[in-house]
Amino acid sequence: MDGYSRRVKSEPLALLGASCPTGCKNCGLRANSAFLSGSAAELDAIADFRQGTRVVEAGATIVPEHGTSSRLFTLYSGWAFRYKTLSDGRRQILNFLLPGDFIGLQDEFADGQTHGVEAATTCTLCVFPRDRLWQVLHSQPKLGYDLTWLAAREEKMVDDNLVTNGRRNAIERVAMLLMHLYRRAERVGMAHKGGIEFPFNQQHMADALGLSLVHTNKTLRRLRQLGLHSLEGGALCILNAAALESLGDYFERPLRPVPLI
Amino acid sequence: MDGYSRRVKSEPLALLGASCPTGCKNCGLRANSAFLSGSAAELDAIADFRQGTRVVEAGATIVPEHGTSSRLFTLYSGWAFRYKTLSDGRRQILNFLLPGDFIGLQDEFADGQTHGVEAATTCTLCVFPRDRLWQVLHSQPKLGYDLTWLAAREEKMVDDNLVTNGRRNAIERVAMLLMHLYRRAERVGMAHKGGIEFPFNQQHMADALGLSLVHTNKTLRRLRQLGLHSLEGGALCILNAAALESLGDYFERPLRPVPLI
DNA sequence: CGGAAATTTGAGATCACTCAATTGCGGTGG
DNA sequence: CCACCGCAATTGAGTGATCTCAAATTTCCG
Repeated sequence: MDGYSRRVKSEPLALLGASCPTGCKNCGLRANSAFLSGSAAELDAIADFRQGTRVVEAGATIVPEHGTSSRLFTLYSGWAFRYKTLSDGRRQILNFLLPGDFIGLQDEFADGQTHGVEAATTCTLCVFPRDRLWQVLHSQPKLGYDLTWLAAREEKMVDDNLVTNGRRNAIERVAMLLMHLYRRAERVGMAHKGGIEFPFNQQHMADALGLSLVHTNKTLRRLRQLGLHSLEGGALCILNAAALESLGDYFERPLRPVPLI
Repeated sequence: MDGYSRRVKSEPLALLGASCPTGCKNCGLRANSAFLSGSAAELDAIADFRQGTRVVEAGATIVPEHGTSSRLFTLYSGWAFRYKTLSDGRRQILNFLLPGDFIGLQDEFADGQTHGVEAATTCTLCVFPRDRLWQVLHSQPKLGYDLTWLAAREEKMVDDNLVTNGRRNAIERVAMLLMHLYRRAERVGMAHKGGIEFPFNQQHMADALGLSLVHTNKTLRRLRQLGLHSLEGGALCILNAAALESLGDYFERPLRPVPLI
């Protein structure tokens, strides 16, 4: 067992999305076909709800693990992740966050216990005041539906990670993680020439997979030597998707566009 | 690695809640202080949404793992659990369900992939037609807020299980599971004389904890011999809560009442 | 050219797994 | 009432995947 957190101050890496435009109607992210377009009324409600934007550096805390944040966020650009830490420092990464992911929802209903969110690259965030959430949902019920959708979608992501941590062996875990991250990034338009920006180090991967750093390293090497992927210079390329999918028992599925708030 | 599913037809055990009354206004479950009372308008909306009740036996499938259900449920009485199975049969229990838990939400937004729900005891369920969900949320935005709350709460439960599977060792896992299930059951009034109905066999526990059946058995024995709990005749008693909490690094927190739909 | 962090490698230790057999218990048929 | 069966719980023994420890190497930056 490993997972002892080692604080990492990784480098800001090239960003794919620039900063968020002033109005939600021109939201660069929403132009992506991975997201639902949303009615004018919804866009107005979201624009009105939005307090502003915020940029945080790689390695910065977006939501502290203990204590509540009075803000909610939508990740506009960059990579982040949610995590939890046991009292002796063992850390588990719960899931990774990509543009379009909503942040801070669970805290709204938290009873103390919670999780932290950390930026893995420089991140741009849309900021919303938590105390207006109910008011907004009340005036625009569709956003409540969308929010539930996003919450359910994130839960399914955690479900998958739980299966990985509970039932897959090391090589299956790594294969599954690589495919999962690649597919998600690709979906929001972050893939270029068959590769994606990959800002995570092996400690991150170990913490997400429930493996030790050393064993993660050795497993990664096996996959690399088999020619299934390449991971260098902060970029991940999938060289043999079929093999990785098969190893991880994790296959691509058609995905519907999801709401964006 | 174990987790190969072994089909279990466990015995129907004594139920705590009887069947659901005809109207939601007299809902026996809502009388419990663990749940918010809800306004008259909400209760009317829920009563109108509800299609009827359904009773399923222990071991029956409530939601099939593959394929969509056209119904949503609230568990009214009994124990159930959500699970996922890998293609070679390894099974992971994602979380356990108790009265008040909403079932089937994720499927609403599923893209194929999904999970199954199985009754562990005889279960009474309130049944809702999935295709009216949006209409109901539209007319009663508060229910959208509540549904998001329930989804976020369930996600936090899965988060905890993920930490357990990823970062705790065997004895910590078992200690944590026993305390978790006891506390949850106690909260909805299922504790009697310091014990709760415990319909799960060791295979269930192993599948929830990411351990093999044999190792789960041996770990359980260690805890029993330490005098921390007793588990016989389908009943779980916590004999040394402080020790179990400390072992599992899992402590009780004050919990707010949660919505009931 | 340092120096810190990340990656890599080797080696031995362990926890958890698999295999296999036994025990205990409730139900069933004779 | 007892032999028998099926299933869950136990136990023992050996194996193996993963962990821990420790050190070398590489990469990245100032």
